[in-house]
Amino acid sequence: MKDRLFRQTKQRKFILEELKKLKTHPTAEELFLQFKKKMPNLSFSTVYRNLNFLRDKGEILELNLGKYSSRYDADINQHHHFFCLGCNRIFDIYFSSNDMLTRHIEEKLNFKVKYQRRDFYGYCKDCKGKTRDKT
Amino acid sequence: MKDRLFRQTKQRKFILEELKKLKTHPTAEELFLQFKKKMPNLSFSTVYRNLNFLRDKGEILELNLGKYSSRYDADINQHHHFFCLGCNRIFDIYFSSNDMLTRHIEEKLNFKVKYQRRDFYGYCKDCKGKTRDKT
DNA sequence: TTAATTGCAAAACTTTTGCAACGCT
DNA sequence: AGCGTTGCAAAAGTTTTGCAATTAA
Repeated sequence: MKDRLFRQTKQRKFILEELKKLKTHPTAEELFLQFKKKMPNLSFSTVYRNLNFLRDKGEILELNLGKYSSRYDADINQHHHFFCLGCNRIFDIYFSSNDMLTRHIEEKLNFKVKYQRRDFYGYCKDCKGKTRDKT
Repeated sequence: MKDRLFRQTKQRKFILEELKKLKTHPTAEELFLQFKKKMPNLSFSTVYRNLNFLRDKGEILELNLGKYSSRYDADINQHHHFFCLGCNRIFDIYFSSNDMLTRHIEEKLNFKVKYQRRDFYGYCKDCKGKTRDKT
């Protein structure tokens, strides 16, 4: 297997820097539209290719929540997400992990857990009162 | 808001019954191909429409793991999933929930958790030895 | 009878890819 | 110079939709 050289292009650098500024977990399209303002001839495929590249290198996270567009997060500290069904915002959930279940999977089932995702869906503080959904 | 009548068609009944027999978390396409053997003029859109219908009614789960095809699960008992990065199989993980984190989100953040997903990715017992990935 | 549902085909939407030109190293 | 990367357009893959015909209630 041959060593591959990776180049630091201005597009790649720009994409990572801008994503790091955002706490909103944007889609590729949202990023593209926003980036285009500062870098007018940036193309959609370059955005996708770099998001995939950065995800593969572990520099960003790709969150595929729904069937449609993935969302991206440049915060790679271990954390979970809360999706508000009311306003569609995504909240970061930081946690201290004392994790029985992971231990169970590794020790009892003899699997190896490489990573995990835990997604919560519900109503945030702001939306809780506004919904008719009282279940 | 008007009451809507839902009909029990033979396609809908068939789709739910067949999915219940499967423990393999198939995609819509896999289901369609398999169903077509027993119901030759079933159409792809009927499969999709009924999977969406059953999901909205809470009778099945739609698991959207990757960017691509959703997978479906007729086991609606609360459980998690383990995705084997080696063989791509999906294992059901049943758990007893004594859940600090959910409680934290509901009590400290004052959010309402409606449902949650926890997905594990790693190597199952069979694949653990075969991979070069020793991290 | 009538409105929900089906089957078919086309459309919609997200993401990837082929290719020539460009630009890091 | 060499080859990774870009921009553009076209393609690929998944899911939804419009519509006339069918069928459950």
